[in-house]
Amino acid sequence: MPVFVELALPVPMRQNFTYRVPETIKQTLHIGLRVKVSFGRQQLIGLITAISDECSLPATQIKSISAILDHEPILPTALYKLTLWAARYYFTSQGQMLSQALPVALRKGADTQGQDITRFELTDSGKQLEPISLKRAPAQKKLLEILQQAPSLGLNQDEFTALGLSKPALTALETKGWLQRVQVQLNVDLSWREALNLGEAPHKLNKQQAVAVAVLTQQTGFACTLLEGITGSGKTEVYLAMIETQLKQGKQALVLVPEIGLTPQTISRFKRRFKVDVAVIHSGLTDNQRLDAWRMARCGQAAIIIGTRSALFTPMAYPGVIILDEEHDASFKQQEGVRYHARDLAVMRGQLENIPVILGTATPSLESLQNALSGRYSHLELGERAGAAQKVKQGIIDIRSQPLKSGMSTSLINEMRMHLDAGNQVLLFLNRRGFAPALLCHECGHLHECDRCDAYFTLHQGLNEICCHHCGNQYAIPKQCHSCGSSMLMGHGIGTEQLEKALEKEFPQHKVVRIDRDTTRRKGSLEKQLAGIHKGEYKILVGTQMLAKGHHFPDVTLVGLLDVDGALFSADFRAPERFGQLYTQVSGRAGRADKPGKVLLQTRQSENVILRDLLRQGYGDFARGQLKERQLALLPPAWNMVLLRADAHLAEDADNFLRQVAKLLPQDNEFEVIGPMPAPLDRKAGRYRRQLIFQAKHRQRLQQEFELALPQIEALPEGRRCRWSIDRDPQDLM
DNA sequence: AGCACGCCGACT
DNA sequence: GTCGGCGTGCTC
Repeated sequence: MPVFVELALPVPMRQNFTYRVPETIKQTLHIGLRVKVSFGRQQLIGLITAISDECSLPATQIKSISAILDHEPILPTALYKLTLWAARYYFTSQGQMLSQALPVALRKGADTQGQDITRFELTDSGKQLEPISLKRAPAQKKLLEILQQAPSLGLNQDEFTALGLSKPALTALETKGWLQRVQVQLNVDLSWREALNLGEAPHKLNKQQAVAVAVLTQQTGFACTLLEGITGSGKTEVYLAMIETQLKQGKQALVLVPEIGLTPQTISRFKRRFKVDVAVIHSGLTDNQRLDAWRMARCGQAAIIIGTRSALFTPMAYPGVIILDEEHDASFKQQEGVRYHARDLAVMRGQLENIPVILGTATPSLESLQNALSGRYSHLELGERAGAAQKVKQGIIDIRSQPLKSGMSTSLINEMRMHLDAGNQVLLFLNRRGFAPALLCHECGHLHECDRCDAYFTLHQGLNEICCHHCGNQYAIPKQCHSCGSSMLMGHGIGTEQLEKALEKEFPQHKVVRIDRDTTRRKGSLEKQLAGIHKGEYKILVGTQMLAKGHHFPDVTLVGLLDVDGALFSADFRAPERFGQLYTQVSGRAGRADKPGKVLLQTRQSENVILRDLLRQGYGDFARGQLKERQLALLPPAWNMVLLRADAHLAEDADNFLRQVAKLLPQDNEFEVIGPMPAPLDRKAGRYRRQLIFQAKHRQRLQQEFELALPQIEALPEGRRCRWSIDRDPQDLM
């Protein structure tokens, strides 16, 4: 009887593919094994998702698989189920979801077990050999000496390279029969599960931390907890205590952090505390390093796994807990391909693995806050700031009709001088990099615009360039106005580069450091700058978002936000929430134990209700207020949102497609369709961007309607004239 | 996503 | 005269 398999393949089509299993392949089939197939003109690796004796397609259209790559399913059941669930939830194929979830090396056919490793050992004659006899070959002599010191262990490839030994010397010793290569089985070390070695002693927990730990460690099975704690309240100590109880039970911990939060300091804190293998997974790894980390986690040797968004899909042999730090951070949402949210999937994974999930933050997302308030998550709060620092002072500077010096008001400059004179550091936050956000002609008023986007060029004086921050388009700074030919061109508006220059002039006695994408592009430069700040080398810190996240600056006593209006009045419905989080995080940078901090905001809208609420009530109450507003506006998290984006060279093509899509879905008082409408950046990289928004009261309904409509949407001929994608639970309407 | 086929512009 | 640009279509 012929046997057929359904395969999930890494192609962007919302379907699986049927293949035949030839008689020549005798191996037992399981769901979750990888197989090699020819697909069109290419060779692909897919995952078996179903096995059956019959098939609905005509036999002639079916190809045979060429090989089976595994003996056992490559993912644990819970994780396999998670990818299935996620594929449905994000309206994509299992194949697409799996290409997000599996390390690239596995998709290219690498072995899941890990190869045996090669060790270099001395032969018996090599052990007897006197090193002095090799004095005319110093490289060989050195290698021989090293190997004779540790005769039983030999050296592996990594140690060999690390010691800087010579390869020719190795071959020479080998050909002379003094050295041999030995294949050693890579054995899994699970000793931490029997006897856990602790490192550095834990800090003494305060009362709230102790309560939190007590609650968390008593949980059995799945439970999700929102751990809300202001900057410096010691969330990490709670994580570490929770991890410790898990490790002691022989269970692993998965820790997810935002992209920017995965610093050497974070990792070393975990490594100092527990003497266990820690697998670190981040975007800088090569495919093979990533696969190694994946294997160590899957076999259980890595007791702790720390990583960014994609590390969510790391398998664990002994799952114990999932911790997601800074859960509000937008980097947990993938912004291309399958647009999954690692926070939401982490909660789902916790359910499937039946283990606790902890979401930690000082500024909860409205999604998590709602779940905590409704009782779906338990809610723990850490209120005391470690060391009981005084609360920061806040101030608003209304800059309407005020003279500004490179974006700074006189009162801000005066305040800065006071703090600098007292020997403290000052942090200025401006979310616009470059010298100026536009290039203006002084003669005719022309603003130079990118030819591929609806956006102005940013002036980068240091690079002697104008560039478009939306598509990467860049040119040398023009000598003459493109419109009238005048040579009177100047920057318009203020960017961090200009601010830095102005500060060097204003405060020549103090060193300024600028931290943004431009100054941190080179590897290691951010670490260098941060070290300079901590040593007190720099007194004035200028930067964008990057400066607001995760880093602690104990000697900063004044934080200035130069242009709040831009962040606050974006078209996006999450803008107030984002601003609230940013403001609270930035304020958290000001002041420590013995030094009171101060935060100053410059705005042209000092009467703005959102701003007033935030400053008066603090983030917690502000967020609760925002939640009510979202309910009234039928926006997430009260209602469920799906965004359909389309772009095309002709705006009309995108519009037509979306209009047809809108017709395929219902419209009533529990299911709203808005659009098609232009995306906030109408034209980007030469393409017109349109979007269609769906808001549904019930998640189940949204799921059903879309599952019903999707095949029809895919069949629309208008869809071929544009690129389109679905974004469930969009983070922004860009 | 790849990969091939196919049809028009600027180069040796 | 080609090389190569990317639009279009197909993949069990």
